[in-house]
Amino acid sequence: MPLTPIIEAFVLHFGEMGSHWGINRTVGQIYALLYVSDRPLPADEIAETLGFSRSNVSMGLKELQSWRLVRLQHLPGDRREHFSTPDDIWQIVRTLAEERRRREIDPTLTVLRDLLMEPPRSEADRLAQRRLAEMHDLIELLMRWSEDVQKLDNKDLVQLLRLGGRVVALLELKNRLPLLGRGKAGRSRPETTEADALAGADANDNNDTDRE
Amino acid sequence: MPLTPIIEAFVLHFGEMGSHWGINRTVGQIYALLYVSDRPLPADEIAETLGFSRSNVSMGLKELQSWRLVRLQHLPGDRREHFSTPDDIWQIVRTLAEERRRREIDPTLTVLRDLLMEPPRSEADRLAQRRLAEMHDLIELLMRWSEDVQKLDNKDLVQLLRLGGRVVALLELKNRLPLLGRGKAGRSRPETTEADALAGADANDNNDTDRE
DNA sequence: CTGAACTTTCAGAAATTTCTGAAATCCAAG
DNA sequence: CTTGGATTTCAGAAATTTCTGAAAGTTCAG
Repeated sequence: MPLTPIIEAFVLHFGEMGSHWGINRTVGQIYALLYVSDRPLPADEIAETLGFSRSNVSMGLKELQSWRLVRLQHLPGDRREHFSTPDDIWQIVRTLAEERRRREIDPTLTVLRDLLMEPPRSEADRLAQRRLAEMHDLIELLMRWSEDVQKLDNKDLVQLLRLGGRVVALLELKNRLPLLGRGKAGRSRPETTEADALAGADANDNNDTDRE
Repeated sequence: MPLTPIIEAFVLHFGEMGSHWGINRTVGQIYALLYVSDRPLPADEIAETLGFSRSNVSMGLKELQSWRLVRLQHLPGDRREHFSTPDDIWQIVRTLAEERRRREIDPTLTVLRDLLMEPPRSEADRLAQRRLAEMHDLIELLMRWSEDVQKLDNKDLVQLLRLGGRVVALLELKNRLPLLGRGKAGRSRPETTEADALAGADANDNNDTDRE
């Protein structure tokens, strides 16, 4: 892997980015290199290209494997292990989202639930628990959504994203057509009622409501 | 701020979480404390409660202010500055998303664009640029979407999230009703055609297509 | 002005994280 | 088995990040 100026710049930036997101520089650079490489690379070639020690690369690859972000494969006539990233970039995003959920979000939800089960010992506790409940519900909602959307195929996903905020128009349309409700029991606006708690009583346009 | 067991557990967990997301433990803990506090807190009280030096808290608050995540206010009869988080948790999410975009995503897009302008000097460059373009387009699509969705009011946002993957049903409905196209020129399926590039030619159900 | 109350800055200490080379381990071909 | 290339492990070194106390800066009531 010759490391042209273009590739080098990308690798360096990606490594830097990684460190802002809780991923160490080395791991970020390794991933970036694999991402733009035209073929699977063996560890020693990565080490040489990026100027890291062989053992450091081994650690990095182990980390990436534990995130299921790289795939290991053997090439015929070469005993070394070669590493590559998926071709489909959406697959990469899906994997990343899944792993972050599994490793960080789920344990957080568990902690929040545990703390919400605890009997409050003071007024401060009672208020704190109300805040924790808000956070719990928000995270759970976002995660359910992302799990769900993640299952869409690429085409639907892209179409949905391209639609952006105009999706509300569809929501309104749906709300105006009771027949299109959630199928089973023909309630006319099934989500809205349940949504109110989290949305807050005063759900005005993009309100900057702060305490004060 | 007495720091009950419940609040302490939350603060500690949040600090830990922070360090997985590129935020330092101290800053995470400070934010967590402010988040569950029933009133704005002055810096020295935060320092005492969490057991940090006053100067460390000062740094942390400065950081949080630069992210626009805390609000400074003066209470009558007290010269000290008091800090608090917004009441509306969705507002917190919006701010966080905005700042991350501004600080990390936008510069990344700029780097990617710059590298895409560069004339390729080899076949490796050409392939790398193809990959960079994919990443650029994906990030841009996600960011446009999030900017857009961020403008929705809380109620619409929650409704949208609750809908989850069932939103495809709406998409299909829309695609079947040409009249509902993007308003101006009545093209029947305006997004789909443009979406194809990023979605990949073979947009099958949740395909695990990897190289190999 | 002055000085008390509060806040920020910053150089170095402390803690944490990352990185390395050497040694141990693994594993397939012979 | 044994051999040798390939990989992993791990203890300590190096680098980075975080944290602190002391000093400087700011603000405002009197």
